[in-house]
Amino acid sequence: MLDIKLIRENPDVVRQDLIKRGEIEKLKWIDEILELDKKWRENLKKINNLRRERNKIAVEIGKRKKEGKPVDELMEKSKQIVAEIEKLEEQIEEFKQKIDFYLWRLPNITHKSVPIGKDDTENVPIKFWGKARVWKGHLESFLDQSQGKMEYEILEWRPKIHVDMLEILGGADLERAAKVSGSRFYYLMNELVILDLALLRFALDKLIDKGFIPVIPPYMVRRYVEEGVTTFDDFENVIYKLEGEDLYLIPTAEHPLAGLHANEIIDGKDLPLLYAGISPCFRKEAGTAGKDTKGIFRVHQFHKVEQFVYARPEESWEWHEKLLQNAEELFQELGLPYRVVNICTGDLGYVAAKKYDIETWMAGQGRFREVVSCSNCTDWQARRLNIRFRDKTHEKPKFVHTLNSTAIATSRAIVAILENFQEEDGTVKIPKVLWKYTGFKEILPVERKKGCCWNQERI
RNA sequence: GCCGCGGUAGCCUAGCCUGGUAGGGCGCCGGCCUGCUAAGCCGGUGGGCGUUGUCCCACAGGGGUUCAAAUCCCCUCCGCGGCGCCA
Repeated sequence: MLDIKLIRENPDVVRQDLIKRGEIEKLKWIDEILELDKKWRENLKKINNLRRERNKIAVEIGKRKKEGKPVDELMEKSKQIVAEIEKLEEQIEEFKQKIDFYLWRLPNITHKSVPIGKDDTENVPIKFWGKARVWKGHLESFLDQSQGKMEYEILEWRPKIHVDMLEILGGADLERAAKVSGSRFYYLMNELVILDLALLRFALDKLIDKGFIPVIPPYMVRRYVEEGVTTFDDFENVIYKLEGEDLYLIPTAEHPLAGLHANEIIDGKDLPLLYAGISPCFRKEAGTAGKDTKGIFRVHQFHKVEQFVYARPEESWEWHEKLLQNAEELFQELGLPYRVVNICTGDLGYVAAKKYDIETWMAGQGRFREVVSCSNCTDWQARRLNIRFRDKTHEKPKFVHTLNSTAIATSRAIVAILENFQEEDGTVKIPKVLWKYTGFKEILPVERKKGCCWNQERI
């Protein structure tokens, strides 16, 4: 949410950013807000004066009653004033609600480095890391996607997409999941269960080393928390609601972690607060019909370790870079080749002022796909959730900045591992950093093993 | 789920019965005093801005009664205690 004062005092800053975002139809909202705000303040002035009158009279009545003097005419006058106040209060409430309606639906102000673009095709790659394994049939497309700035090795044989690998490895049962729960659900099985847990623990340990507090948050939150962290569109498109209760299944640990300090004033010396949330994530994926319908890339539930930071405003951009770096380190240690993209205005969403995605190369699909999303939400969430800080108790509290970034989302990391680390015979090599968590170094095709984690080199 | 007791500023608390517009303490900021520090004393320390006021709002949230509500009534939320149920 934006500060009404920003709109009041610098409406052109807000207008220019709406233009940058291509939200032209919302420009008239600014004019309406300014108009309503003016009326609201005029009305408030009148109400305040009337209230002062009423208060004076009420005190006078009290005095006179004690003295045994008549109060009838004062009572009459007071009643008149109260009736007038009530009339004005109705109006002011209407103005306030309209102002709030707009305020709660305006996007965050973007950082100056956010590129202008219509959709995800105009995100700007800013960094490439690692050596990609590229099937010769994908080479031309790869060179285009990597802008020739990335190392690669040519494969003569064609790596399989993760959907096929799941079948070969006996790693998931998607058909039965569809029977039981519907499409985009899965029974994850055998070694992939261990791999899922290993990835989580790997990410968590890394973040604990960096001073993050590990947290298992509530998996359901109240509506005011969701309203605080996200846009109203998300209620339709991504968030599951529990019937008959004011509870929503979290689409990410970001949400309960943002709610953690709602309505609090944080002691400045405790900032930055670093949290590593670990949770399942539930997403409706409405409006994505036809996209990634097979496999576990885009699913209704998955596990994720999430970085969440409450930072001082003047330090938040530094933290944004650090969160990205933490996520990059994880993928570097896994040995997964990736690029970082700076998300353009058309793909940014309303909450973040700036967002980076990490996209790993998917050798089977021949595309870079999103595995990490790293956002600085500045004070947009903090204002909605009323999260403030101050250094000295006599100071006026200021809003904190909130940041969040994926560390590892297991479903997507597993897809990347299956596509990039498969051998021609169907074996999948496990990254060395995970061995101590998995207890095995590779996953064999189902016909070459007798059961989960059998016939493999144990550590 | 039932019963009881609570929720007042960053923290602790008075006021509630009996309605008259929130008082004290800690902490913090400034000043006075003083070789220095501490103590002590004085002032400030929730939100609003339109006129910075002898102003308005604010006592978990919402509604009601009243000229007037922290106070009385109703609903919701949260916390604590007891009972019940339970992995």
